[in-house]
Amino acid sequence: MTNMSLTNQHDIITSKASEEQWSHSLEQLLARWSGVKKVRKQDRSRRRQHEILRAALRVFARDGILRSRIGDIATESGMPVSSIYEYYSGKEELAYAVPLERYAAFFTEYAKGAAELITARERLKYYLWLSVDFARRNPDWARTLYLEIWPSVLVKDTSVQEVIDDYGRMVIRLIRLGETRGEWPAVDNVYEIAAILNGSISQTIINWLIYRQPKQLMKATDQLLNRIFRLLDQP
Amino acid sequence: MTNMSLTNQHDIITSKASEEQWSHSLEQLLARWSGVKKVRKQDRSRRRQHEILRAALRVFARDGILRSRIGDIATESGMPVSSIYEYYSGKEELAYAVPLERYAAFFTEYAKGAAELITARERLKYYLWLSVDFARRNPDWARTLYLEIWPSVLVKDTSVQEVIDDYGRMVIRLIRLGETRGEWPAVDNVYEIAAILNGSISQTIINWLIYRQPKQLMKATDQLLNRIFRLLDQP
Amino acid sequence: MTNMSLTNQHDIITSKASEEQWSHSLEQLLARWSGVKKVRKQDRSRRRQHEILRAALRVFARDGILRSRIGDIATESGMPVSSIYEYYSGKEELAYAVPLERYAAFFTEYAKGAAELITARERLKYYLWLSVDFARRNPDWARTLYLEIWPSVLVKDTSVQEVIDDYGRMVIRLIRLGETRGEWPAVDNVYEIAAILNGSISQTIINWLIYRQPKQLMKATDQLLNRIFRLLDQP
Amino acid sequence: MTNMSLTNQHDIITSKASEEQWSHSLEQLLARWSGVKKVRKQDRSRRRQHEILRAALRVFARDGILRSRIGDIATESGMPVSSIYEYYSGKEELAYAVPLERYAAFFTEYAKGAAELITARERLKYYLWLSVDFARRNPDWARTLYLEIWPSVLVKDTSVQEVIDDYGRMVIRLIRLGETRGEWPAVDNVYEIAAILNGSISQTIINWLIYRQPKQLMKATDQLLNRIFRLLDQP
DNA sequence: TATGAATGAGTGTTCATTCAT
DNA sequence: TATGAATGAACACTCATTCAT
Repeated sequence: MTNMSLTNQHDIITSKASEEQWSHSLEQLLARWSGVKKVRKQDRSRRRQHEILRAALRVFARDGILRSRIGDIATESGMPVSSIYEYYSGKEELAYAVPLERYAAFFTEYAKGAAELITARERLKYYLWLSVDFARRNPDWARTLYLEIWPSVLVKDTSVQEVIDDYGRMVIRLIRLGETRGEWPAVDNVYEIAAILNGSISQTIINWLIYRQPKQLMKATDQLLNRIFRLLDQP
Repeated sequence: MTNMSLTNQHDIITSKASEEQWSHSLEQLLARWSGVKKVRKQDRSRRRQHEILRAALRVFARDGILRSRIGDIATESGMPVSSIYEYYSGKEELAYAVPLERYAAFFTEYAKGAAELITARERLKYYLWLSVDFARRNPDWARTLYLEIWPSVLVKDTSVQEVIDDYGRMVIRLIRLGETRGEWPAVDNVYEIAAILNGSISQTIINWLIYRQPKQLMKATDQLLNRIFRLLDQP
Repeated sequence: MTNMSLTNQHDIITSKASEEQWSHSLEQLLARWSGVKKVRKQDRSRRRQHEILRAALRVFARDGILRSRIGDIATESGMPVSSIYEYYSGKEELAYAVPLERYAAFFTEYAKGAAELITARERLKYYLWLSVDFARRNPDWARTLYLEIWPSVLVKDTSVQEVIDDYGRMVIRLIRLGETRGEWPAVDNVYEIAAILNGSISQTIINWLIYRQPKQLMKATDQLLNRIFRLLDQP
Repeated sequence: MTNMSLTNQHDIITSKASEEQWSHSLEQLLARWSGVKKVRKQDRSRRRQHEILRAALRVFARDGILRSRIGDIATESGMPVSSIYEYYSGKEELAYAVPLERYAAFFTEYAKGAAELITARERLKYYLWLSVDFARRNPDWARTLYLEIWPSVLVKDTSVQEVIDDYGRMVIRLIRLGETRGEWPAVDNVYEIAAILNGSISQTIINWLIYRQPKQLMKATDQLLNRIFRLLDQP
């Protein structure tokens, strides 16, 4: 990165501090959202719980959360309705458990992939790129998240809202990190930039989910990221 | 517009042609979506129908479409449930009628405001700007549209999907118009640019709807538009 | 009729008496059921009323009386629902008016055709034969009558029940007339014979309505009548 | 049977064959219509299902199928409405289940009673006699069957239509059996005879259901059968 | 723990009939 | 008389959740 060379001593120290801050916040994220699943003692139980989650995801993606019936999830998971209640207190908890579990997986995957990345630019790019790639690899989850949960009033004041907010805050944090590290000039309105980044990425995912366009999703994502990152370099 | 001076004679002719094409497509849009309401003979009926739509919008925004009950819409509009069925064949038709009616209003307003605009840049900017402003002035409608209908699988293969597609196509058309008129360089991937424009605008609206941020929505919109329009000027 | 020659003077006198009695009862029948239609003053009104009846008959035959909606009858007759109520007080009256009107037509036709018949055998045969032929020529009415009204508990204690009873009594009366006139031996159980005659005829009509069998309905009816009339000649 | 003595060796062989054929078809009938009820695992469930059927039958007979409300059947059976839906998918299935169950009972009873009967005459007589006796002993069912279901267009293309057709075919088959066995002369038109037999029996049942005439139903039935069976002996 | 069965509360929709112009 | 519009009273059906074995 050319503008990296411009960072002075002070910046590097600051950078170290904010580097640690970032690592810390990522760890917090993982800690916070990994333990959401109640751990079942018996092995069979764990498998069944997982099966319910998978089934719920499929049904949610197909019918939408509100239209989905517990009965359908039961059928899909091949167990009786009342068994669902052994694991989840009701439809609502199930509706929350699904995105949380996947978000945890996303953060875990990101933490692993970002471990060897150094610059904020790389990390941010990877964050947004992984968002698309993760959606591509988990289309059921993406449908439910992007077309139902994420924009919905349904999740107001729930842990789902929190995890989504946490997701968003990471973008803000990475923009700030880049600023601090001098990777790009001071950003006058970080929320505006974040809106552009998130909005473009979401729009791309949604277009793909609805119209299966662009065909080469990840290639298009690379190009998109290149284009919108230019905005960061402009004052 | 300074770069207008660069257009040569040939471009002007082409421009005229595509200008007409654009006018034509806007008129088509209006024609298509203005007449969706069944025209009632009696005067009181028209008022009642309008009242139902207003009530439905309020209830949808408050509870979400699927949670909403016809009974609540009836109460909200101060008439018996069965009267709702006099005007709409059911909840589904009502759920479609609401966005269609507002979209028609949006297109009408845009046509009026865009009448005196000349450049594609102005027209496109105004289109996106009006999208935000319209959402701001019709927050109930915007809630329902942006947080429920627009991203939802629910409306697949309905006239609502069509009107949304029509809305999106206009952005594409205006980008192309600017190209033709030589207002900006050839765009290699018009869908990518459209995704950025639409995504940023949607994201801004959604943020405002959920968090009421930014406080100065329209001012922020101006800035946002300025920033993302830079992308058009870059090859 | 050969066995006519066996009738002695006394029988002839009796015969004359019962002949008159029969004529009288047929006239009564006509008088009773012809005037059921309220006579409308204006010409257009009469036409509309007739149109409603026709429409109702079609709809009843298609959907069954209970399933039929006033709205469908209105549509079928090409006039608004509320206009139906100008002529009939409701669905029930309409459901009664339809069979009554057609029964009146049946009796009128029978009276005309039976006028030149002399023997009870001929009259009875013609009565039953006309029942089938009338059903064949008015299949909508027959459907409604034989497959809905006639066997139904719906019409208990209504004028429809009365006209059906009147129809049945005529068979009894004609059997008795034949006895009195010495056309066949004394019938020990007239209701049993009536049940056989009516039952066979009804069954034939119902089979034809449901399965369109036999193809040559009236030819089969002639044969059927020949066969069951043999039972009358046996003591 | 005296005319049995007339049958020669060839006839006896044929007779044996058609005898077996008849037994076979009766068994098929039983097999086909006995297993229509879903078998419930728990014991209490079976009792409840039976209770629902009883209640439905009573309500149908009282109000007619279309007028009957699920709520009334629930009340009559002493359980909540939703429990009805545990056993039957809706009013329609219930309306079908009722006649099917009773028809199965009829066939079972007939098979038992006919086991020791040898001649076709006896078997046919018993078939028709049992039809009346069964109606007499199950008047609620008979009301629903003879006055609603049997003649109705409602059941077109359903399993109910099939069971009714099966019922009718047995009469045809027995007439043919008697022919084959030489118990009566060749019947030129078996459908005509069947129409007379079935029609007379139905008419008798209907008269009894509506007017409670004749008072001595089974005695009258014996006489009726004697009379109409004469027709079989005539060429 | 597992599950077949039970159920109450809810809700969309229909339709005959009446009303007002 | 004609009719567009209004409406109350039903009613079938659903489904999340609980219970009993």
